[in-house]
Amino acid sequence: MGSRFDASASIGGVLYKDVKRALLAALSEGEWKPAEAIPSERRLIERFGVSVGTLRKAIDELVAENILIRHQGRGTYVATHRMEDHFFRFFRVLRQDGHRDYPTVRLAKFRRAKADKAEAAALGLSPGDAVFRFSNVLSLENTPVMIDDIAVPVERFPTLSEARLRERPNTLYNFYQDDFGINIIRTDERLRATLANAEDAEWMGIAEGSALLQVLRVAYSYHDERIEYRVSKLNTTHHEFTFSQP
Amino acid sequence: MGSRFDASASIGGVLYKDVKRALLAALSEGEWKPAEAIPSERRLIERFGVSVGTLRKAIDELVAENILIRHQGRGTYVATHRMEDHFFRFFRVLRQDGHRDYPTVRLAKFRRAKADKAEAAALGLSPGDAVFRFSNVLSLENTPVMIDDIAVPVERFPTLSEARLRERPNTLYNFYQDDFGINIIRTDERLRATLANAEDAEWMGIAEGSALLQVLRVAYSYHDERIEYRVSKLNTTHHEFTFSQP
DNA sequence: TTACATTTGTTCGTATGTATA
DNA sequence: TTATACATACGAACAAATGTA
Repeated sequence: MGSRFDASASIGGVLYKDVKRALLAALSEGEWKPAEAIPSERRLIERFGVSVGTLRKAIDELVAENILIRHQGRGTYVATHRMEDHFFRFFRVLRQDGHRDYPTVRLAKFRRAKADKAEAAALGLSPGDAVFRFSNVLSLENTPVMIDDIAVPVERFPTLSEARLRERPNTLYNFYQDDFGINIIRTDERLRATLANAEDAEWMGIAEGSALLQVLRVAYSYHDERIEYRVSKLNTTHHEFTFSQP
Repeated sequence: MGSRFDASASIGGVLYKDVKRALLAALSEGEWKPAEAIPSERRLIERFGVSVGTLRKAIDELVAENILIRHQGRGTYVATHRMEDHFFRFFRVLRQDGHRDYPTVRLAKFRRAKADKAEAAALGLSPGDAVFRFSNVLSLENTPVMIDDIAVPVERFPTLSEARLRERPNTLYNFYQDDFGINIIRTDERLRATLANAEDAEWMGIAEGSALLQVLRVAYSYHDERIEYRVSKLNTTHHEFTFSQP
């Protein structure tokens, strides 16, 4: 069975899945950018030659995956990390009494390097490929509680620099969106307990050998493309890492 | 606006939400039990007097919440914890190389007690209400890696005993389902790093003061009813706690 | 304030396809 | 083969939210 519309690689079978693929393709090609509205249902129906229900089912899934956001009476928008709800989707640290707070970030390290084994494996690179490697110290209520060691492929972030990272007005994932057209839509995380080393102890003002929560994260864009590898260490004396399993 | 069908407390407004509420009510009253099929779409349409699309939208949400499972050509079933996919929904421990394995469980403690402050707060009890409190040691490949300290209200598990807990053929949540008609459908978890105490060290064969991952879990049934409070401690030397954030 | 056009949300009903027993 | 059950697709009508003239 051939493609039913435009040049999208439709394998056929289920029409709404084809529509979803086509929408996803348009998104990853940047036809509609984060925070922008996509065309109205009526226009998309004309474009794809399908019924409302079929289009809706395709969009339903993209909404469920947090890729699109619908607003009745306004339109359907490409999701961003700017939106308040989306920030805490990827920042899951709360005070132990349940209080949510936005962290302040200090860039503590930045350099260009060859990917080590762990980074290459996590990002699907060849060992030796270039990465930018940088560290952030995150504070809540003026107390440093978390250190993020982050690696991203130079290939996907060719113009990244320490200055631009320092000047970013927004969240990191928002910066990826606005300045590099890269949309983080999913993360895989693995958690362990570890002990604070000398640097951890200094930066977080704790004793060496304190227990820390370590989070190894791989962040993905469309089509399961791996964008970022991050190792976080969290001081859980007064905070905790939370999530809910529905 | 009054109820549109049977005795369900319909506040009106959105029909498919009413249907969903009615289905949920029937489920929590035990009209259909775990692993059983609910009536076919055609029969439910007659019962509720709605169209296919409306019924389907209600069921769609229950499927998305892992409460029902659809099988084309067979029927729609009440989810259980028996099913292979569902076990690892709540047991998120993997070997560091990614290998999944079912744990073996040893019941290490069991007693009836008055709820302490943490248990009462987590389960919404008055301090002093009766709980069953028991501990499991979980092993992977014959090595103990996790200790679960579990508390449940006596009121919801009146006939629970050490013998029944020890003889249960299946997973714990499956036991709750089969023997007490209680369906765990969601958990909230909070994670911290902590250090092994003497008992942890003895039971897991590690040094006192080793770093452990601590997981505080509240498990819910329908209507956000709190059923179980659990504090787990995991040795992350060779294993890790995983999840993905879509 | 009101009226109107636009956009998404809900509900209906029907026809056909696909998987299962 | 046949009957049953869920899955997909279509299209129409009306409701509700939004922004604007």
